[in-house]
Amino acid sequence: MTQSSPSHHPAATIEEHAGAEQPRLGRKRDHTRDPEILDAALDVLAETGYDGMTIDMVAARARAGKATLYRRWASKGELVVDAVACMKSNDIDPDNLPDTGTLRGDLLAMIKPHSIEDGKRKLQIMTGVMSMISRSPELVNAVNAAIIDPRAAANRVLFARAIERGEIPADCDVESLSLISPSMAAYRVLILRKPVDRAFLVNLIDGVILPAVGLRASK
Amino acid sequence: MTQSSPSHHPAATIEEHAGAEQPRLGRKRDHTRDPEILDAALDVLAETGYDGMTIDMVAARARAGKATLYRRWASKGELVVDAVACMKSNDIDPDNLPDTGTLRGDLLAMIKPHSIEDGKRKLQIMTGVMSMISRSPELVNAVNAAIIDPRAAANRVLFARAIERGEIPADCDVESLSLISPSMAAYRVLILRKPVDRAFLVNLIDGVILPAVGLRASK
DNA sequence: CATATCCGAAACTTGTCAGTTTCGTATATA
DNA sequence: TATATACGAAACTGACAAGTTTCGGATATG
Repeated sequence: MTQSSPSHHPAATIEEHAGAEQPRLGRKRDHTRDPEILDAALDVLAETGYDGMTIDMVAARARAGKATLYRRWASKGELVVDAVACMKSNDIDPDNLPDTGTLRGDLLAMIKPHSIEDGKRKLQIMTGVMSMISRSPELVNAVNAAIIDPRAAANRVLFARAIERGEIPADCDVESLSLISPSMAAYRVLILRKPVDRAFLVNLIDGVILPAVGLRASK
Repeated sequence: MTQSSPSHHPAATIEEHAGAEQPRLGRKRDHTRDPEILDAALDVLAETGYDGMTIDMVAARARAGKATLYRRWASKGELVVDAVACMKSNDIDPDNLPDTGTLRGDLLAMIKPHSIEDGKRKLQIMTGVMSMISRSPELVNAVNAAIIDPRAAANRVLFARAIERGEIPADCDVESLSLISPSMAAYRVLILRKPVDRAFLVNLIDGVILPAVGLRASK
């Protein structure tokens, strides 16, 4: 992959490769279709997985021709990496995290039907991509940046705030703690095949995370 | 899959299906080859994943003919399920768990170079099998029984003992706690692509698990 | 308005792989 | 010893999917 940032349109299309795009002759490529195609790819990915996914499925769902896809991405693999990298997350706004005054309040405030649904879809996509992930470091990065990091980063902020206000000890292992819920949620969906619902998350907070930082669940 | 127990030879071969094996004419099937074939399948699985694995690879590695494999398993899928189900775990002996007198001692005693290596291989196999797991409930069960449960079960025992001797509160969430290290180890390997080494595990025990049950890492 | 590129649709090429069959040989029952 | 099956090796079949090309039509530049 190039070092270009994954903006909301594809990172690595074909002829942009040679730097500046000189004005070409003929009809211009309709880049408004890019997000539709990438969304279609994510849908198919979530439903059938990487290996079950065919370019025809994606093209059909996006109401596009196969040639159109291959004009923009050199291969199925690059399409998938780009789709994951450009995936938008609706569940977390890092500039507007909950601030209820208590760690427990903040953690609970992160649980919304909305974010549960979004998390479910993300984990489905992750499942679909797992077989490919071993062969593509780029995909690892894309998955981490799009799916994992946002949630872990949010947790880090919440723990840091709790330390600031003296609610929890300053020497607690923020890094590990921030990864507990993403880890166990992923594990639960990917391997246990059980739902990540509110009850599960609340239980995790009150049974593991809060006790681990020396807080009792009570109130 | 049948309800027969996954013994050290395949659970569901072809003609055993009709109950008792009537003495047949001709050369007998050499069942001593079964484990070799299944081991070969696990090797290929760990290296290339389910979709990258071909029957020819397995046959070649086992120095067997493809027909021999298909005489014993009806399909690639059944072979893989059986291979996972019959996977032997060298890392944990459930009848001989460590008993050092403290929870921390027991948990640390579970960390052996040996079991780290074994866990690595198991997680590689799990990675390889992830793409298929969404379509095969049997495979989910096999993976859980072979890879997950043994470790979680061992943890459950250690926590139960700690409760018995009054080291930790009786009302702590043993179920969630027992899944922390399997979850976070799987997550670390599968998604973070970082190694699960001794340092990681010790850090998890002292930074999360023990604090969560009200014990400090000290001593 | 000529040319070059885009579009969606569909035909086409090519490689791969699951699963089957065949062959020469080995080993069991009757 | 005749028959039935197992064995490894290898040829074969059939399906499917990645990637390419072609087509008639749309849209841009010069």
